[in-house]
Amino acid sequence: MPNKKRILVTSALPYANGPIHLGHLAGAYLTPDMYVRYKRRTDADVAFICGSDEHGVPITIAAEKEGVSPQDIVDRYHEMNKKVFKDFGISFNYYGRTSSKVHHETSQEFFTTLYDKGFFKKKTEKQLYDPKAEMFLPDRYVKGTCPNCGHDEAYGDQCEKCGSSLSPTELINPVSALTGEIPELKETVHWYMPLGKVQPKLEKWIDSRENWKPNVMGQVKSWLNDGLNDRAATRDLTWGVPVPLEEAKGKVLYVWFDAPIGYVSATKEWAIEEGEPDKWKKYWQDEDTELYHFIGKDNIVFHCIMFPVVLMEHGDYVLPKNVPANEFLNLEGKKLSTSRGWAVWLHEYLEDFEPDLLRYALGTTLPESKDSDFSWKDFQMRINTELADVLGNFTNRSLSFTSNYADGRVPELIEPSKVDKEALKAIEEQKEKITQAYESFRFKEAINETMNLARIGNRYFTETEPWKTRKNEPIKAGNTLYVSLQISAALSCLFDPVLPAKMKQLRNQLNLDENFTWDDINPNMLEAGTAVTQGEILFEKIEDDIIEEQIQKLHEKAKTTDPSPDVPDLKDNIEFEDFMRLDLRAGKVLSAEKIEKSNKLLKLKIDIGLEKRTIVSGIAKDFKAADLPGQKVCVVANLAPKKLMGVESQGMILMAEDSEGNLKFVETTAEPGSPIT
RNA sequence: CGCGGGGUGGAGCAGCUGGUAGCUCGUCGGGCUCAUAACCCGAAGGUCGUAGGUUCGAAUCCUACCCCCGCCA
Repeated sequence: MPNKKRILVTSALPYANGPIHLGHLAGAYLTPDMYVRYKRRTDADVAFICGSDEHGVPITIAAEKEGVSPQDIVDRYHEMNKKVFKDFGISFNYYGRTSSKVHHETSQEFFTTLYDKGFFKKKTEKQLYDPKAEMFLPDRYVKGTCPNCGHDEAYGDQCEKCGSSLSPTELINPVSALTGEIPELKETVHWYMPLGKVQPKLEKWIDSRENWKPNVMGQVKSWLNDGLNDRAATRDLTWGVPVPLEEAKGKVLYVWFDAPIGYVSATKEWAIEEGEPDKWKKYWQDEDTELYHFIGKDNIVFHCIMFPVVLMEHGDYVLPKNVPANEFLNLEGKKLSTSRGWAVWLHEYLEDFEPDLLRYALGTTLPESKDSDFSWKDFQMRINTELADVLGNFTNRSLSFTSNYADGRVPELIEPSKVDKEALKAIEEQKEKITQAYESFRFKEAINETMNLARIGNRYFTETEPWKTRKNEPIKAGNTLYVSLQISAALSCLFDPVLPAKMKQLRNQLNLDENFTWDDINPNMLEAGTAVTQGEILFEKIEDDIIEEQIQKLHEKAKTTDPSPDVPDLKDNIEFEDFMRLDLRAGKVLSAEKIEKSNKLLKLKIDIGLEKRTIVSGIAKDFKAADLPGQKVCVVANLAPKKLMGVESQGMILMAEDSEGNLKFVETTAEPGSPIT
């Protein structure tokens, strides 16, 4: 097949430290699956590749917490996620993993090639070192006080409380998360990718891309406008792919460097499995291949900037033709959060419902151009009013009428009326619209246009009134059935990318060939005389109590996995000197006012004896500004000032927070200015 | 000027390379009875957050402002 179009589709590698939830699915897995299911029916040669991303610090941290090896963690989630994707009908050709031998070799080969070309910039720098554990600490392994918000559990790369991104050396009082030791600065060597240097080349390539989604292109352009910085490709860690250099003992490739190469190694493993070990090359190295990366918006920078640079500099590989990134999905109006238990896990969904139902509901709510919301009520409504009432009922009424009044066979089309012809024509018109939508990655539209064909079918069936014509004009009734069954047949194929299991069932009822191609979809797929069976109802309605149960389950889960249960765990010990560095003072509130645009922040004037301070405090939800003057408080007086919502805060007021999240003042009867020790 | 995302009929959304405002659901009225109390038809309902500007013409482009949501000692 020389002229067959070759398409390589990848889905973002899910991180193997937890199960898959709705957000993942909507972001990076359902849409490419619909796309490849559509493409496989065309004359394209498609490979759909994914796998587990098994390196990176969060996995080693999780392993330590549980007292098991990182391999144990990734083994667990790799198997779990692989299974759940399969159960859900995500039709990967191969689901690999980055801890595999092939992947280690492949990513090392990438590094070596770039190294030999003199691409990397070697840099010596000072990094925090844990003398007790005898190792350099990755950013995530350093904890300390956030210089921006004072949160004392901030990580070396980011403060999760205020969201600011940090570097480990910025932390106040850094400690090693491994041993609790105070880390020391020590020299280490790393290899950097000089992104600034290749930026012009990259920009030229970006500018040559066509039909990229505005949200993706906008993001990329803004990165380029800010100017690209060098990015380290190596880390001082033990878990990962070893850097293939003699002088780099004890170092591994940085996870974002090796992870996307996982697409390549998974394709290699697939080729081996298929018995054609060299087959991967035509997907990755033949310029006729169209490469598409499907990802969530958090991954845009890696897939549109970093990885293309790696591929470009390596020289042997094709670059992505498009990166159709999705935005984020919310759940019941709130952001999905693994740590707060606010998520619908796919493996739990599958215990209660069939995959196709969620595929449809999610597919109609995809966050294609902006964040969108999934709710159980909406899920129920879409299943009941669209899948069951419109689609399921249409095929059912066509089939049941056929078996009751036409011997269960497709009647002949005899002297079709204008209405009959128009309905048949609608099949081709809708097919064209649907095809266009898939080709331009507009999946919501594709689904909607497919459902419209069922709506057209219902209208046609009602208009032609076969229950009347069958009595005196049997030919007309036969024509109605003929057309309705053809529409059903077309639907069973056009909806196949979205509802693979259900449409297979429908094709079965219609006696249609499973090996149809997209080209086969036409207004005469069923020959007259073909036997059809009414079969089981395709979509049962979902009752209210079932949905209530799911909503309740979600809220209960969220409660039990609240990260701050009754009493939070004690923090690590600090030295007496650390404590003495704090200057706590008794104070009194002089005045308080709400900060506009903020629903949590109050601006307070506090008398701390020596002077009067302005302090911004996030207590507006618990206290009214008018009640506060006169309130005695404890103040952290030597906290570095920090601007919040444009107001400089010169200290912090001590508060106690109970398990419900209510705030209480830590009170003192001492005079303002009294030191608290 | 803190950062980010938004404001389109009751709800959820599309339209946003400018040319009489659309879809799904809901509501109301009618029809039909083949079908999963399903289906079909019709109606009500929006000055497209506000005010200016560009234009023959703006939901769509520009400016200012307001409001909502998330982050926030």
